[in-house]
Amino acid sequence: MTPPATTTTDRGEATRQRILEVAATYFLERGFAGTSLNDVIKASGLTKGGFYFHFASKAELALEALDSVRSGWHEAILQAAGYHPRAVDQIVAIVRAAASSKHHTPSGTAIGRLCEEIANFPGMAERMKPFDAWFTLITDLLRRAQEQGDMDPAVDAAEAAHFAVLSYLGYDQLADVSGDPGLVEHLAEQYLRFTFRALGITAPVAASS
Amino acid sequence: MTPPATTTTDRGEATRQRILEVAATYFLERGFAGTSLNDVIKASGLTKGGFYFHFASKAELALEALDSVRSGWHEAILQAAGYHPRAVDQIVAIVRAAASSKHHTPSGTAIGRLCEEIANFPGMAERMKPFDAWFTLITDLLRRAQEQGDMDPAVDAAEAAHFAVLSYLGYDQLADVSGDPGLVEHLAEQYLRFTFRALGITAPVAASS
DNA sequence: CCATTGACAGACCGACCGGTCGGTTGGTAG
DNA sequence: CTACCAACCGACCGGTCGGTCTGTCAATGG
Repeated sequence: MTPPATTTTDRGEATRQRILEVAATYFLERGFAGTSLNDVIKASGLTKGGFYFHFASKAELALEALDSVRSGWHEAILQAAGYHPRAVDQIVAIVRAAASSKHHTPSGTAIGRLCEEIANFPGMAERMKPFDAWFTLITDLLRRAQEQGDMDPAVDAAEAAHFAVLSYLGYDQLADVSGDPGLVEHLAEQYLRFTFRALGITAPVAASS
Repeated sequence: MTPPATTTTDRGEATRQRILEVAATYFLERGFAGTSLNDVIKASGLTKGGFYFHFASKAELALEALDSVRSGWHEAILQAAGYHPRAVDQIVAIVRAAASSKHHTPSGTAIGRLCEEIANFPGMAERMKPFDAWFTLITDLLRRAQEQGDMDPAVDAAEAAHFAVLSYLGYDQLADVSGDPGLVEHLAEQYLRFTFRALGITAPVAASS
């Protein structure tokens, strides 16, 4: 990956990452248009010149911040999913991880909103593709659940994955608005119960830790 | 309703309504921060002074535009729901109406986004209350479905209503992004099948017109 | 020891922002 | 005819926007 000659530790890379972090926070909670570049710059502890050394424009900053956030979120959730032998348990783990990480992790809804706002920026089309990976992941999980006898085999796994992901989005949205941490977990369990019933998942939902 | 003395036709009222219409369109598709007042004013066919005769500020315009949109949407959907004797049929009608009206009516998702963006404006708290009416409406419908023997009486109607509304939000969001009109109706039917199964609704879904 | 360069500082730019204000209408009432 | 007022015009305001440009400065390599 590293081309033959790179010097030692890039100091600027840390700054760049710091900008990206701040930008992600701002963009996610105030939107693209609602975020002032000056605010991001100030909060990053530098000035205009310093910023524009690292990024070409506000738009490019948003694009990079977005898929930095997305990949980070994806990774965090996947890791939290663990490696349970039964696919059903993995799904439960994913939902619970997403719910309990809502306070210190960007919400899926906020990411979606930002995506829509900057959807027609040049170069945004390719950056949307990774989201499909999310659907195929769930589809595979559901198929495995069917093979393991935990889910009604008559249900189309792809459609079921659609339903699972989309209906979660709604719950995520409400959880965002409410802000009540206790409610979030309650909503997650409620979501699991109904969704499992919808998908024809017969295995009992293990009690949460 | 009309206080004792109002003159004849208020010409200004038409202008005011025109502004509100334009503003609703702009705010819903570009957000509050992403919408320039000047653009709204130009598209309304007047100038700064003319606008500020009708509205005190950009914020107030947004508030009024928002609940004009919300009440209109609510009314349109309710009317489309019709008066089927069975509550289940009404729910189906509501979902299908919401789906088929997506092209000429503001989307629920867009309304939600705008709400969140201007959530902390003064006076916004009261304007959020009407949204609860939505949940109670569905709850009542589900309870009636239970009484009519179309739905599993063991399911909590209020929680079921939550799930029905929230999971719909996710579908609405995807339908917004896709833009494909054919897909929207397909998604609506898919949503109905899964949701009915989740809620324990046993009555068969009548084929769409 | 000096030239180069990566990493920033900060003054500056024109465009545009939301909002104000002193006019100018066109219709209506007396 | 005139006084009035709702309805609207458009120049103008201070401030902020995203973006540019020149300059500084420590680290590095020869």
